[in-house]
Amino acid sequence: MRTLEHPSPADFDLDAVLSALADPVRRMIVCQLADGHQDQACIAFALPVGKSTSTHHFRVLREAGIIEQRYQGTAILNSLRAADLDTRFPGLLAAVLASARGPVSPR
Amino acid sequence: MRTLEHPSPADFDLDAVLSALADPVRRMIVCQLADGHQDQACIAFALPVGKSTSTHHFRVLREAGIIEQRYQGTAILNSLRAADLDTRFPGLLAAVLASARGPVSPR
DNA sequence: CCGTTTGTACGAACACCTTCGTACTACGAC
DNA sequence: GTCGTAGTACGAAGGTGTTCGTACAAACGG
Repeated sequence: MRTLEHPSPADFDLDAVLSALADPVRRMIVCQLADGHQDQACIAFALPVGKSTSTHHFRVLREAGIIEQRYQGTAILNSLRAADLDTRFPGLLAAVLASARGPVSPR
Repeated sequence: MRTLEHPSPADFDLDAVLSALADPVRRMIVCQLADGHQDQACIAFALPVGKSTSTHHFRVLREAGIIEQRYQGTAILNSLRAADLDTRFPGLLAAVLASARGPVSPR
């Protein structure tokens, strides 16, 4: 079985996390994960880039500690490491997610 | 009198703000501003880069809407636009500042 | 075994970002 | 007017990041 490297919360780096979240494609991934796309394969995400570019972005997110990736067959199940992020950078993910939702949509 | 362009909160762009905050030198500036360096000249900040590079970083922060710059003589007074940022991206600046203070330093 | 699906590795192209040095401008003080 | 201070403009160098296409590997199903 193939496994993937994940940093532990103590090794999270603010630079890496902010750089990761600064890219629009990666924010799309994070937003879709937060919108109930938990445990979906990379291919299930709607992204405006090719397959190898997609791989690249998922890896950047994983190496920053923002997502967890688990092999299941030939696919990878992706999930947000919301709790881990919050222990190290409290409120950061929530603020970025809320900001990414659009200007001010009180619904 | 020279004036400098500042975006209004409605024009703030999450991409620009996160990209700006993703750079370590710019986070130093923001942290020093939050640490009571309000209304200080650019030259008063402790930064590990040359003068022209410093100018570049201050401009990036200003154009993202993170700081306000006001001429006073030959100097520029810099201040954090904390309130403006908070209306557009609530909690974002606070979360980044708290995260930048170091892992977990309850003092 | 063979084919399909899912993702990776690799290299190349291209753009952008950070950094610097030098020359310059604007303002204030003398 | 002249000088010093604070910051800008400009160009160049070097690194890094995003993107793609193509070729490849790993797991599953029949």
